[in-house]
Amino acid sequence: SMATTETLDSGFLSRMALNDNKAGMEGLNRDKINKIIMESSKGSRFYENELKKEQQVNQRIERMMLQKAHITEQQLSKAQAQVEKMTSDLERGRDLSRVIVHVDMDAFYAAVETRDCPDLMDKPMAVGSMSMLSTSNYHARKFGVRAAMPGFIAKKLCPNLVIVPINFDKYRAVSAEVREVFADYDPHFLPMSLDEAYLDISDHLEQRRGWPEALRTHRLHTNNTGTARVEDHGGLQETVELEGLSPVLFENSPSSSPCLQDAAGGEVEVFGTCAEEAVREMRFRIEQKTSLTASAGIAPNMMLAKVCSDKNKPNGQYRLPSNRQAVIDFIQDLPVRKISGIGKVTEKMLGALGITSCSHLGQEMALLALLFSETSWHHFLHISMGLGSTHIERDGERKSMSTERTFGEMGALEEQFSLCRELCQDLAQDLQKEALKGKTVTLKLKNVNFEVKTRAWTLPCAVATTEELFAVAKDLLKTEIDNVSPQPLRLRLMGNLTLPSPGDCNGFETRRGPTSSTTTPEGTQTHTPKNTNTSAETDISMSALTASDKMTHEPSAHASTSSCCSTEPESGTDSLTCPVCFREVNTTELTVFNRHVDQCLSGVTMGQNNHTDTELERGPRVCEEEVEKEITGGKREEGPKEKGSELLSRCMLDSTSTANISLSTVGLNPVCLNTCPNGDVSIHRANTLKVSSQSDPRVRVCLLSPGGPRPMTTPKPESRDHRGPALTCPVCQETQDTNDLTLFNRHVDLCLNQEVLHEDKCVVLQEMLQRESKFSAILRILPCLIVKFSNMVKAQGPHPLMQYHANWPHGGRLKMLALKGQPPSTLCSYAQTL
DNA sequence: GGGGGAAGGACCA
DNA sequence: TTCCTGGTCCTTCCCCC
Repeated sequence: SMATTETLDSGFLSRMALNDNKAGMEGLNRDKINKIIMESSKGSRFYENELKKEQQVNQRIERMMLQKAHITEQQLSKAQAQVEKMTSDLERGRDLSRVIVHVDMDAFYAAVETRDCPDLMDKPMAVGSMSMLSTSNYHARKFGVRAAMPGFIAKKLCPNLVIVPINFDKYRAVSAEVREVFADYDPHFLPMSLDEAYLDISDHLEQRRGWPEALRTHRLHTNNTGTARVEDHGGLQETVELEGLSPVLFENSPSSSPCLQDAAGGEVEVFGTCAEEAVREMRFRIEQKTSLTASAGIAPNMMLAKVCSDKNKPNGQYRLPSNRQAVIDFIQDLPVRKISGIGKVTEKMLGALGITSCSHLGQEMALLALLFSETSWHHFLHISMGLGSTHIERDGERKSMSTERTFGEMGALEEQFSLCRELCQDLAQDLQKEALKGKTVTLKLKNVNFEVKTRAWTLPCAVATTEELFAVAKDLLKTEIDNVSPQPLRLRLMGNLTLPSPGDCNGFETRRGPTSSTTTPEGTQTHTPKNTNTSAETDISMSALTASDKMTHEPSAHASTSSCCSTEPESGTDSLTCPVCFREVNTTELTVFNRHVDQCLSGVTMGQNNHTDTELERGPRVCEEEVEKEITGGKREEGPKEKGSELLSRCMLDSTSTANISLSTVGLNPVCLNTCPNGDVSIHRANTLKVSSQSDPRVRVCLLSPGGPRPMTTPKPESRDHRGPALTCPVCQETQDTNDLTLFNRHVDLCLNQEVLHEDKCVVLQEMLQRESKFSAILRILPCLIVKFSNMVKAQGPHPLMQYHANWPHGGRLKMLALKGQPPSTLCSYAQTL
């Protein structure tokens, strides 16, 4: 009955147009409202981004239509048979025995604010800010003002709109009161948000049938003001009747039964025993308790109950009888958009196939089975048959936890890093509140053009502290910054997320455990100062991270991780080899050793900008000085000789990197060079690092890769121009006479394959590994290890060494070896413990 | 082909 | 001047086995 957006203006954005499928938004002047929305948005970065997204949806639809055109009769009838089989299976399992209720508070946040400030009652108002509204009252909805609309646009639609700032604590408190009522009808109710819940009242109804009237009688309290409310079970409490001041926001639903007088002269209401009466009673009690109204839907499953609760909104309820025909009839003319889970994109895709109602959905199921994924069409089939969950599952394990913030444009590096750290801290606090840890750290960035990026890193162990999170997040952030440099990253949002990931540690885990740390009553983490589990590995890795980051190293920060991924402490060694300078530090005292590593690392100065030649020289010198102080009688290590350095010379550096310390290998992460005494490092042919090992057999160069793999980027035309037409192969070092990336990549692939398959290279490495058991050396000199090698290394020990792939700046990928789950910056410290 | 990780999106309140 | 936040689930791609 309503005009679809496509029939309006041709250049119209369906994603931006008013969404009037919410209650209280019928019969509005859509065209006029949409015109105002468009005028306020046009030309903004947000609008441009929406335009882009809409084009992507259109392309998706085009692809789908193309696919549809190629479907044969045969395919269709085969799919039809499949659909029919599935339909009859589902029909057999149809369960109409449960009574599911979906309760939804009416304009919740707005209603709470109105209750507490009755002056707002007859004014159009919304809760939120100038940049975003959370909800609006029904008066404001008449102007087209609705949730998820920015306040400044709402103000244009309705200049008299009152915007009340959001007050979560208050809504949480009210929500708790409402939930107390829910619990009386279903102790296992499922809250979906502060204002919404599903209940299974089947058991309650069973009992209720035998209840005497007294248990179904509830006193009617009249509030004297909006704020002074009376407890539901207040007993003999006297209430003053002041009819005119009642803050009731919505008229009672028509089904209200007349009030009776009880013995004490107060008004009471008696409720029946059927489902509708029970739900009416529940809504009555919610209103008595909070002065807020709720709407409800009663149906045989959750999907239908949700649709029903919207039917008589606000302050109403709807019951769909528990018989198959009623369900089928109900679903027939229902617009697909009404179903929870079908949003604007799915609606548009289905619309392109001529499907707008649920009956269409059923008719076209064979087609949908061919065009959509299995999960998608199964979902559609359930909807078209009116099926949904019949039992409410509570307490599902939490899957992730995140925190994000939007701010004015931010381009300064220090600001970005400190915000990142702040977010890590907030997240760590939230994690602590629930005593949880996570294995995957995700950084979310939104730039000023509203483009969203997420970058994730999965660790072998679950982590939870600020330092642990930041160690990973800052790596991810740095990689992004480097990726757009020399332009700054212009951000408008940053977020931080931890996710579980299936594995040994079982992802998101609680911290409480027999061996792990404990949580004090105050909620602060405590650790045994010297956990016996703390292996050299964990200590070293943390010291590397913190030192490189110039952060203070709290010994407790990672003690808990060792319970998960600890390895046996190395036995029989009375010295440890520094992963940075390659010298043996003649101590088993980890504190001493870590101090040495820290100093070595700070000498290296990881990836900082604006380092000069002199700093390049100073770094190692500092290192050496410290070494002299630390080590007494430490013997020098024999490193790999010519063969190793030959391989090293194959590392290619990014010509765009200007700093001498922070060079980058092509397709890899920024690499720091650490020259040990007498090293000869020179930049060879614009972007190739050349190391000569003639003067000294010791290993002299250490490549540290502080970032995660480079993210996928679309080739930037300007940077290609900088590069010039010639591309140099990182493997054979020969300049290729092509600017065509496909051709060039093919060449590199060929080169790499030859490299991989070249037998004596394998043998050399294998020998080195066996003879010297110096994985560290290999890791450093070969940031681009290849499949065959990584497999070989993997097979050697318990450590999850693996190959991973880094992106070539202009597309394509390079293969690289690292420890599974570790950012490359931790490479050297882990390598040490091998 | 299936499984798993990473990135991106759809969708929800 | 100003278009959120915090969650879940799904899809797509790529790799490994």
